[in-house]
Amino acid sequence: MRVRFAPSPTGALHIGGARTALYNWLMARGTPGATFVLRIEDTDRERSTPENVEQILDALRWLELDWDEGPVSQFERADRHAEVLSKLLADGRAYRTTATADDVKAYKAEHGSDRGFRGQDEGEGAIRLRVPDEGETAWDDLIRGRTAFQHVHLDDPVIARADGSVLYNFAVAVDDLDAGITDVVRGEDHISNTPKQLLVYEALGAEPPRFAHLPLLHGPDGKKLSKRHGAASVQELRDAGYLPEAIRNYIALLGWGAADDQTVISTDELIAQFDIAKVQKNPAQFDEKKLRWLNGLYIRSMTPAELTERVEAFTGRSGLAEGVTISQEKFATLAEFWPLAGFLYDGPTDDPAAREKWLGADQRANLATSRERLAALDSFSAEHIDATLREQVERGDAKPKDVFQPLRVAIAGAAVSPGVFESLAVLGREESLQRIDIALAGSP
RNA sequence: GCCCCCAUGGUGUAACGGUUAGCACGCGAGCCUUUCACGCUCGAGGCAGGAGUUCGAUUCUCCUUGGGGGUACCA
Repeated sequence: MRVRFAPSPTGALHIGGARTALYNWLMARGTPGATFVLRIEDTDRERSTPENVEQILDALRWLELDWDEGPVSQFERADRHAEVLSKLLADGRAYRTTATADDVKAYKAEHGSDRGFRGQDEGEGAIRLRVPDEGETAWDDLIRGRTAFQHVHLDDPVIARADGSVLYNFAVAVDDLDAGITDVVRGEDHISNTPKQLLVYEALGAEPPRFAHLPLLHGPDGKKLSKRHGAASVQELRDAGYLPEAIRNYIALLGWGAADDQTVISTDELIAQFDIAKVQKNPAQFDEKKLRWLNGLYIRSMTPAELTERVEAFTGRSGLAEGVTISQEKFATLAEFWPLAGFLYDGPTDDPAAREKWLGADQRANLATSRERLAALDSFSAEHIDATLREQVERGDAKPKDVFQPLRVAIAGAAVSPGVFESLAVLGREESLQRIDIALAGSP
């Protein structure tokens, strides 16, 4: 088996594209001896810049979807395309015509919509493939079953421009054929391209690959997923602090479900269980909330050491182990760590509302008492801090939060943070007391 | 306009034609609790509509409605 992922390099790897890549990859990795081929499919030189191509590769690498061959660019194959073109011309399977899109429209207006455009060989102009008048072109789609297009509804497709440069529908077919691709898995926006490509195979007397057309991904409004739905590319997801393994897990489930309806599935299990034939036919909506939940689950299941490594790579900071350890179950994406625990390293954040609510004149008494108790502690461990502050609560008949919240705001600057005892212990006695003193000295 | 496709709660999905239609996210309530989370318990919410086939349709067929894709000398 040889499967390929052939994105058009428009700059970013769309989530739908990422899912297509993942499904291809899962098929290849789940089949012994299979090869996963990467090819850049774009006949437009403007768009196919090295930067754009590199962005796609970068996103795939980040998702940890490795490939066995490629990437091959279509432009490297111009000679081969020209060769196939002249063969088709010589065989009478294609012809040159100056007919334009307007001519096609006029032709249909004249002959009715149930008659596809058929041109005459004029010896110049663009090259069109001859479509038979009768019959149909059909294939057995791995996902949607038998799919057929009547030839009478098909116009003779242009396969090369007048200048000789090839068009997508011709190029993919030739490239897939030469690469020995056995399975083509792509979005259903390619369905109507399939008969054209099949006709190229047919004209060449070649055996076509199997096709599987995935339903498209929609945004929360039911429309095609795009920029205005927030994160729509894997680059954006990465920047938002999602983990590649969580993304793989989540997007695998967008249109496909494991036999036992499992929600949390490791990549190894995915490889073992994934079955392209079980993919849903209807479009799925991308739901970032569920991704976030799943991401949090993956974050919580990591060892503190692993998670620290991820957080440090994401934030570009080091020495975060203690902060990560005490806040592991409180953040769901890597990006959420710093707003939550950054105060441990860069000083208290500034939340005026929190200060106003918890550091008023009447709360300072509790804070002052806490300061004395903390200063008197032999060991500044979370355990000892816990013990002495709870003792303060009991003795002073204060509510727990009247003791803990002012302290939290004093050291963190915000009303939300990891546990106070743990946070104090991470900060250490000196830093903690200093922050408390500043809070006590602040204006009411 | 024409061609093609799709249809289980808000979302993703499960269910040999026979189930009180299951699971997960989200949502609501409660428990836990120093904040926020996590965790646990409970709850609300669905087979788009109509015919037909059948002893029996979420499941098969047709129609309607709704949604999507394509319709380039783009990919």
